[in-house]
Amino acid sequence: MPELPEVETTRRRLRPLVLGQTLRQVVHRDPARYRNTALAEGRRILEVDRRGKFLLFALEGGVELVAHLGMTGGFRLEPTPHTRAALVLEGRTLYFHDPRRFGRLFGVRRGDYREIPLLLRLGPEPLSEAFAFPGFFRGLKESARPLKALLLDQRLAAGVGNIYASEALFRAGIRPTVAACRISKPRAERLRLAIREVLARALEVGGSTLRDFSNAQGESGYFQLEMLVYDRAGEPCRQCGTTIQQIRQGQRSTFYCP
DNA sequence: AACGTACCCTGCCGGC
DNA sequence: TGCCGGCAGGGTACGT
Repeated sequence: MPELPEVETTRRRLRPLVLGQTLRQVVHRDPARYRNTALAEGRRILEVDRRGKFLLFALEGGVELVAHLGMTGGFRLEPTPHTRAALVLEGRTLYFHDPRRFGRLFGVRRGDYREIPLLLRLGPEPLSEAFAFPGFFRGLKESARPLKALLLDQRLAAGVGNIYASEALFRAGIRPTVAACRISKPRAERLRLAIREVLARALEVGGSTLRDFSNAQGESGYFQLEMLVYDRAGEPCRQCGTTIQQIRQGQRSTFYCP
């Protein structure tokens, strides 16, 4: 469930379930992936925030439980065959379901993200005022990487992942392969607005649900119905009929209309 | 510093 | 039917 719209949707659904409750225990058997979770135990949950693709549970006593869902992580109300950890609250237990085990949990003192370097270098929230043109354009100018690869690296905009990178580029009418530093000002601005619009729209409809309808547990979003290029290789472009292409950039698939 | 590539995991799908 | 390669919304650890 992992790009910004899916994580934000998770945050909104989780928040009313956990707010004010004491996190009694964090149960798991994998201290390498779920670190320092004991620090979070026995504390009340004061807020649930998000930064990029990270969920931040603010606990009393200046402690945070930071969660990253990885590729397949999510919180469930019932245990599953792929439950890797459990957050035991007062009234209920949240089960951390994560087949591929790319997800992570960290107990930290508030704001002390030394163990989570990615969180320290995250760019601005794309749906906030902080995602302004000057900084975005400067970031593009400083890199010769293909635009799509740069969008995935979380520094220009926190929370953009593989689906929304392709979708935003298509909506802005820009090839994923062009060197970031070669983008003109007007096209950069179109891209910035496209990123905002795609993420905002996806959030409106609860994010995207790809192949996990069966165990979705009320977590299904509907943005996949509006995807214009992602996962549409070989199909006609919805705007011009040209066949959508799929290429590889840094071991990830990119979809675009030539 | 800033890129590219291999690797981390498990499940599923299409092709043979 | 059964097996196998390739791929999947994430990120890291290295090499150059």
